[in-house]
Amino acid sequence: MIKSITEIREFLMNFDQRTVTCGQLRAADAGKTVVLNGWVHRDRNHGALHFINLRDRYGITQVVVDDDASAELQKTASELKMEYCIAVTGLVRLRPQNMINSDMDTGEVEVKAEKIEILSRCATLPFVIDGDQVVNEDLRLKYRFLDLRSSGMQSRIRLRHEFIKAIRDYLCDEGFYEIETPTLIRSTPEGARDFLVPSRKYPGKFYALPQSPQLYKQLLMVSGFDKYFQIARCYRDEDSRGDRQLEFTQLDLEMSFVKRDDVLGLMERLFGYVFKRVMNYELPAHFRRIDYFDAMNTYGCDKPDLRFGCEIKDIASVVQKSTFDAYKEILANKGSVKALVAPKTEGFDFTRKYLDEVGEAAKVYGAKFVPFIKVGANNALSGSAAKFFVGLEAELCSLLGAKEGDVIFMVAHESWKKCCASAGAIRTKLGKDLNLIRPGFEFCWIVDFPLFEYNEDEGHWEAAHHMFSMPQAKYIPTLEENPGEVRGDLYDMVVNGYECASGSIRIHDIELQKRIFRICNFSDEEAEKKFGFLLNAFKFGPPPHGGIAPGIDRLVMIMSDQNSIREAIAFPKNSFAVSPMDDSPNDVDQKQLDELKIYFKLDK
RNA sequence: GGGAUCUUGGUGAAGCUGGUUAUCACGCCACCCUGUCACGGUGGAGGCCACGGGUUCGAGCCCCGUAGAUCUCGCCA
Repeated sequence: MIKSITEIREFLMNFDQRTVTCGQLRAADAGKTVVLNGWVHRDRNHGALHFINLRDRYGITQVVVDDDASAELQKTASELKMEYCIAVTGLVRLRPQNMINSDMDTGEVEVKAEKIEILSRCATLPFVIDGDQVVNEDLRLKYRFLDLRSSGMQSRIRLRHEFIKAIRDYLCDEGFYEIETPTLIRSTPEGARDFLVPSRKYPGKFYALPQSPQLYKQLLMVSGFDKYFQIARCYRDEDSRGDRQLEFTQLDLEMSFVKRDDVLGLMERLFGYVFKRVMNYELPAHFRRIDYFDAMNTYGCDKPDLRFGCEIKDIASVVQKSTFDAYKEILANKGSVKALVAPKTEGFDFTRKYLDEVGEAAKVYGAKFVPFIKVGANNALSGSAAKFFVGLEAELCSLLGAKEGDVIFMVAHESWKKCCASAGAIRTKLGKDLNLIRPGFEFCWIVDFPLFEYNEDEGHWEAAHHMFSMPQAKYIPTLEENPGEVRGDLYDMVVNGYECASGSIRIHDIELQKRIFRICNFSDEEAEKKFGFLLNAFKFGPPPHGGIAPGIDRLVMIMSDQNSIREAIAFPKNSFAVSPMDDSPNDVDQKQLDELKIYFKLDK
């Protein structure tokens, strides 16, 4: 019985420390006496014979309590329950030949327990670690510390670590400096909503958390650190999504004296190196480059999944000749008409219900009605829109490359972009449902994005990417005449249907930068007030520069074949920006608010 | 801000056209078990069927509202 404080301290501190991990014992270790520390993963008690799967970060080792064990050892073993944290001292021995478990790395051996020490006990679990049930995500997040014990989370967190380590190694070898930038910064009117941090010393004033280190990395270029990177946390107060969190991590990167292809080339080398090292996956030396408009026209989005075909075609020419008046009217209104083909697929019936489902998927993006046409023998057409194409069957099928058993889907919209997006939604759905998607990673670059977008609500032009991106040279003399036509020196890196990096060559000319601000409805005075520090820096010999920022969380998600970014983050928020574990965001003490001179006026 | 789907012991699911005592698996508790590895066996505890209204002789099931969850459109340079 423990009596004194000293004894309690000794009991807590003097546990048997591990001499090996639970993942390392092999047949060659037989005969050694070892100490293991870990958690009870599974517990199989046969009465006089007792097996314990002991788990740590490195693996699982089978511990056996034999029938010749002391009464004390038997008693301790019988007390064990799942997730107890224990120390086991014992002898490594070969398992009998027919008892080898080839599914376990340590399956050739087991540890015959001589002593088991319970380091701590575990309450009844809210869910079984590595159980076969899919657990409600909010519950997983509430008990994230337990969820992280699962093999899936452990391997993703390890992948993330190795990914970041490989990035650092590669970039450092290429001569990059890793430089930190502040997280309490000035709020600037960039794309997303800022998170604000009130200043205690200056009541009524606020810092903002950076949406990205954009301006700081440009200032570092002015300072002459011509190759910079940072594993940077970014904050954007926008609604969460499966592939989006309000705080996320970017590889932020910037280089001086470069042109677009230098940045793309560096990224191709970096990702080639990283994917080989952490995934043992070979990427091509160069990624395909696709013009933004080609991507929209062919794939219906600016982040195409190239792992399958199902390309979208413009069918305006055939529709013009048809009797499809509703679509002809849309064309007359400067709209677009596009179509794509769902290929005949073994074991998949294009039921009426499914065809309607496809239509619904497109309607989310604005398509009003989505006719389909089934292709029979000799280009015989049937289905809701077949009657409009009498006499044009062969032309339609050959334009689309449709064969017997295929189904043609059509979409139309006055807005070219919405027409593309609707067709893209169909393409994505077909890819998934018809199992058209090849395994692997298919990277590409989407380049030459428009520099400006018109904001209908606000009634002025704004930067499609951000205001520091360089217009392509040929547009520079006439930027103001038709901003909608201007293309930027912009590029996105895309893999498997996800945008995984975004970047541009930046403006380093103060006059050009001011022109961009003006087009985006910032007067010189306002620009000076909000971006004065950048403009000021540009007076002092700024170098030409450009960069890019890959999203770390999203890439880890893709690399580990998940479809939620939360699977790649140790402690994420849920889709409603709440952390069920620590219950943030939360109320704070009135005293804290008083210090900050903050008073609320809540709705209702 | 809009739309879709969902909410049943600790966990995951079933629950028919509205009809007794809400079913199953995992987990939990007790006991048994000498080669398991998702061990097995016997027994047991554990439910205001998310919450609030309504329809009905009768609601887990139908209707309305509220809350929460996931996905999604907008938004996210």
